[in-house]
Amino acid sequence: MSNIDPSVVAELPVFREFSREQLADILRNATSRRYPKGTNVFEQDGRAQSFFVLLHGRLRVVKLTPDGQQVVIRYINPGDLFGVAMAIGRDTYPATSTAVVDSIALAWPSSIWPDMVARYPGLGVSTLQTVGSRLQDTQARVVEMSTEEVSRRVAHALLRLAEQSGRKVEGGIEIDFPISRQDIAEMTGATLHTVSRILSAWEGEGLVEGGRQRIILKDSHRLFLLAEGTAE
Amino acid sequence: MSNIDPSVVAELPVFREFSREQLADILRNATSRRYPKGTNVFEQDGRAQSFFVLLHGRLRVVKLTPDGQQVVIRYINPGDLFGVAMAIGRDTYPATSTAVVDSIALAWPSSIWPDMVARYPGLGVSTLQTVGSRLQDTQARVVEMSTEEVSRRVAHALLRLAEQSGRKVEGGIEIDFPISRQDIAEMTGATLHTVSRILSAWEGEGLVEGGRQRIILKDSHRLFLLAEGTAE
DNA sequence: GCTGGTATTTGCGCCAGGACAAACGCTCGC
DNA sequence: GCGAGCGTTTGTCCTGGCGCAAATACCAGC
Repeated sequence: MSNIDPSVVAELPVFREFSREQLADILRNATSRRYPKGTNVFEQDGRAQSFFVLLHGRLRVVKLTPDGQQVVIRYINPGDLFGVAMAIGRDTYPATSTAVVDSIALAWPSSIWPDMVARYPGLGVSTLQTVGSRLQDTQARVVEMSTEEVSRRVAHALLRLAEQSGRKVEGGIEIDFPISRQDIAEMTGATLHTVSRILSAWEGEGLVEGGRQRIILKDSHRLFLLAEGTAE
Repeated sequence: MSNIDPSVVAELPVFREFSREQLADILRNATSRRYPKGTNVFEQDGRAQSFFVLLHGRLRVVKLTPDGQQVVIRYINPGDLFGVAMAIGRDTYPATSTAVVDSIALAWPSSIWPDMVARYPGLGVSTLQTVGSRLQDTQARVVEMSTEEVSRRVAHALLRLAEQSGRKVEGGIEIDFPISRQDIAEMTGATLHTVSRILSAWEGEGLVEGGRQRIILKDSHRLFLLAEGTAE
């Protein structure tokens, strides 16, 4: 079906446990696909024809409400397994995922999922853990939204982004993909305007540094205190 | 270890797929436990020694924030598999679960989980689907909290409760376990006071009927319209 | 180097819903 | 049957953050 270099993927946590031969077998059914910035990997309510592992790039997963509002569900990082709708008993994708930078993903046809887990039970185990930790994260987010005011939620969001996708630069940590104030608003359940105000204030205090679709955390420690509600 | 009548559990979705013998094998390691109203089945951050299936009763799962606020994560209904912390790679429970009425659950030691899924792969599959649908629900809740005002969230919460645990009574559907205004507040990310005001208003319009820890939906259709934002 | 489009900032008014407070009324235990 | 405690209702005040609006800054493509 395609020839994918096993050495590229052997290091990924999802595949770590498999032998050279098993890996080759698994990759036999995979295709490698390029997703230029701005294109969708899959769409909400679309037939769940494939599941994926992200090799390069970054995807934003968004849910659209009936009245057109958007909520960012999460960002997908290299190495992440995603689009496992079939595995959790759905036949459509529950959200839309879009490449925020040029990205490359491996895709398998959903139909082979049952065979694959049957043959490689470890895959089922690690998928369960993946989905489980996503559940934890989402529940944590519910708790946050129920109990914290917007500024603390924004601080939490930034710290999480920095942890997953932070790149060290002089004087701070930069989120290493383009992310707008609007995106952060949609992650935290706030409005663009409120987020902008908060970030402006923080920039004035030297906590962060902003730019067009760019954010640098200059003082993550103080941000952490803000997030925990210890400071201010 | 214990003798549990297989016929009681054979009908549960979790076990539906298993044969008489397999079921007996699975139940060999289970113990049946009673949890009087108000007692905890497990506690947040406690060692995840067991996983469970609820046979009778109702449990409320709550997360406690560092500063003492509570958020209701979900209610557990008879037949539900729960406490699968170990399966999703945790060794402590992420929340506290409390019996809201006298309840009975089957418990298995977490340590046998790996063996059990190895022996009965269907268990892994159905657990993955359970966790997956819980993830869906939680994500839907995030979307709600991000985009809907309190009254719509309360309407959604009531409809969901009615669907899972509604009992038909004359003139409506009653939530068939004790649930306070405070509980609903903790499910929707609102305050007790706001919820009480909303329910009072609805009672005035004949939408619901309240009582001490009791709620009857008298006009679910109109509630549904409210929840969807169509009415008002 | 312009220019159009997009992202961001900022001001202002307003209101949903939280905080605080007090009174009320079931229910359950004695 | 009575009392106490908990759950609920309702009032008043206040504010965080949203809605609307406009100005500004930045980037990319021509």
